[in-house]
Amino acid sequence: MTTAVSHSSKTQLLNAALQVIRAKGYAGTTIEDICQEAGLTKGSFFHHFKSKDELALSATAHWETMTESFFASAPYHNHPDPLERLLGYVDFRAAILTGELPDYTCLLGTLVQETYATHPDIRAACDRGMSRHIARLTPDIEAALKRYAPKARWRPESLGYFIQSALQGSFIFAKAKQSPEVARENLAHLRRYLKSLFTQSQNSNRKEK
Amino acid sequence: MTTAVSHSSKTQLLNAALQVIRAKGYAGTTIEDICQEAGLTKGSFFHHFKSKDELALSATAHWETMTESFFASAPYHNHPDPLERLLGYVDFRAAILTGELPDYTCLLGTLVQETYATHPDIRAACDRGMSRHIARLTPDIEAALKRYAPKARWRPESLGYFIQSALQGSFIFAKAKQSPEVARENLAHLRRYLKSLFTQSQNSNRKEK
DNA sequence: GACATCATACCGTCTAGTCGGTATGGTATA
DNA sequence: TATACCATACCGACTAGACGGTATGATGTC
Repeated sequence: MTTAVSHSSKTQLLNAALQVIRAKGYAGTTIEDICQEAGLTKGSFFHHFKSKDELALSATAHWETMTESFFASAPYHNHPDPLERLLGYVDFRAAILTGELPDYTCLLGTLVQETYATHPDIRAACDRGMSRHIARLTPDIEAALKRYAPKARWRPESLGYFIQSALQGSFIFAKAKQSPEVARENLAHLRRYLKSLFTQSQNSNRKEK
Repeated sequence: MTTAVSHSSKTQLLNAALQVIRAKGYAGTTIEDICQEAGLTKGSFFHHFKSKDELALSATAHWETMTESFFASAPYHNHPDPLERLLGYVDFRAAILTGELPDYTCLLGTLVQETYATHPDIRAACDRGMSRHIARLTPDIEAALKRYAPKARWRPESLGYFIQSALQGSFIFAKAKQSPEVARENLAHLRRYLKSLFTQSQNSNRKEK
């Protein structure tokens, strides 16, 4: 109980950080913004975190555990076919484009954009987190590759990065247009690309630079 | 002369802003950062700009004129075939991934990411700028569509947004990994997608394996 | 001399981080 | 059981410095 309460305070600060940073960016977020969102005060904040930067690192770790379990429990893993799992992932990403912008955009993409040159450790944490998420996709890509396009000449990880890049870019346009509509259309393109990649048995990659 | 000098001071501030903001983000950039980069002082800055926010707006306009003329003079426009022009654009984007990160990343994508919720006018300016850039691509997409895939069921603009999203996402990963390598591989995927889109004469959109 | 351009000094506010303090509850000792 | 002691969690006033913005004045140009 007491530990539960205390624990929930730290967790509340972390959850508040995820929301506020995704809305205002890292530098644009004040510690009091986060405290207010969490319903706590600075005294509590600095009891749990040594500094704002340490909070950012904790927030990336928190983000990773949250998203990891979120995607782990998603339904697309159940498809027996690896390509269907991949397409299921894309469809799942489209399906969760609901609510307000800070609800479906990516903390790590937002964070790394403004800290990459000034906060090496935060940059590295974002890199790790995003790459780890991609690594979860790679086995399915490899399996689909083996089964449907064994002659393809691109590395499986590169497709994972491409998918993530399309997503990250989609978030930027969602912010610019304040709507997930472009993101949805992008995912339709992405889906089309994946299908074309794995339906090219004879129409292989042979020619072209 | 005098106009030239004055103009060059203001321009230097704007160019400095493009560099520094792309490196540190908007909120992370101080006016003195920009002044130092430009070799000027705050007196000069506030002579030319009423506020930091006004600078941001001027910077987006400056960015637009710079990039517009930069891409207008790129060689890919000379191809007689619209698909070749599109692929030429993608190749051109790959070719300019040189130098330091702030040299090839996009100001508008960086800006909108951290201002969309707090600075409506900057958000709108970024939206306009990015959409305008895409609009320059649309005629070629439309022409390629008409010629090579008349039965396609996606809107031409949506492909422009997809291309830009892949680019914006690529910049995020370039920052995370401090290298344009992922961006290059992404552009290879993008190129492959474009070719598949416009080589589907018999293999139309409905085809399934 | 009028105006534009820029520098320097300065001001007020905002914010990360500090610090002294309170509340709560667990544990040991008697 | 009662009391002393201590650890953890939290509060909120405060500080030092950074930063956006202003005021004033110097310099040059027409």
